[in-house]
Amino acid sequence: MKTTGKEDIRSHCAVNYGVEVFGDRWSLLIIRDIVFVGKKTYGEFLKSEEGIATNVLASRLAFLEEQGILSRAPSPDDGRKDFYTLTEKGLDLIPVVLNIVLWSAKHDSKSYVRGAKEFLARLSRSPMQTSEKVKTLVRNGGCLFPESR
Amino acid sequence: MKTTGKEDIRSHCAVNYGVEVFGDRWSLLIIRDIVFVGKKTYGEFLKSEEGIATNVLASRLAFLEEQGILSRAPSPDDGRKDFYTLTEKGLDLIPVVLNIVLWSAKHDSKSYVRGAKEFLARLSRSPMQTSEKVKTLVRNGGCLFPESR
DNA sequence: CTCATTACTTGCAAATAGCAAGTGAAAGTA
DNA sequence: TACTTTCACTTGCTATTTGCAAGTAATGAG
Repeated sequence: MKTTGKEDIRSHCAVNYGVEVFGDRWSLLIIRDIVFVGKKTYGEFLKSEEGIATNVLASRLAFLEEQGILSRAPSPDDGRKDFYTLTEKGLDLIPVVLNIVLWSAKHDSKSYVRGAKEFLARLSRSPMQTSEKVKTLVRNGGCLFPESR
Repeated sequence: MKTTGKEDIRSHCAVNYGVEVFGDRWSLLIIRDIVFVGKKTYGEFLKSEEGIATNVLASRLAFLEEQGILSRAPSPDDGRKDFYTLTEKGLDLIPVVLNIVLWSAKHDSKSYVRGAKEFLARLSRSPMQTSEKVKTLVRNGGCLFPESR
């Protein structure tokens, strides 16, 4: 996956576009960290459970910004930090992420979902409505489970 | 991504499980080919628009079978061929794939979807119901756009 | 002014992807 | 039956990507 320069896109099939933009081992985990626990900075993403490497994180953040999924803004009260947030295009990935959660919850007995019971029940009852709610929540600076940060 | 032996799983977060199983540059395209145009054999997958390498295809098919997403059975009328089909676990990925399609259609002006207009309209009106219909169709050996094979 | 933090970059080794050229078994053809 | 083709891979090699460890420059805190 390139992070700069010209794109060499394999096809314009709609499935392939998604795969090319976020179909790697880290992008969706970054988005997860924003949506579920409200992470915003490089340092917070770096502390993810899965242990992303520093250079890989840097290139993913740059790529996702370049693709218009994340936007970056300087932290108001710490000049060293930037806050990464989801753009509308990024927020629109929430249904994708939540459908993955639903799939994993069904097919991987070891999978856990934060706030599992209630949230999962609501999600599987009405995935699209739940997605919309979550989208609004995150758009307004919130996240699903702020306490578990 | 390993295709054999012991798994070293990064975490049991539900998002991560999905990423580890189908979060690469090819898996979802194989599933797309099954769901959209009804491909079944190694040779058919190999002819995909995006041009997967022979060894990569072989290892992905093996991995997806190992993960219980694809099942493999000898072709009834040609001893050289195997037919790959989606298991129930694989069929359950259809909502994920269709939500990706919806996202790409919205955010990539160059994206095309086979049978675009009608199907996309139906999909965006009621994604989950459409997913269920498609799941049933594919489970019974059909696919969305058999003509475009 | 000094030291810790933060967000990176750089260099290198290991793993993975991609390409071209086999290989072996089954199918089609004469 | 022998010969050729098709099919589903495997093998060997190179190129790209990932991952780790060790920097580094720019704040911020004391």
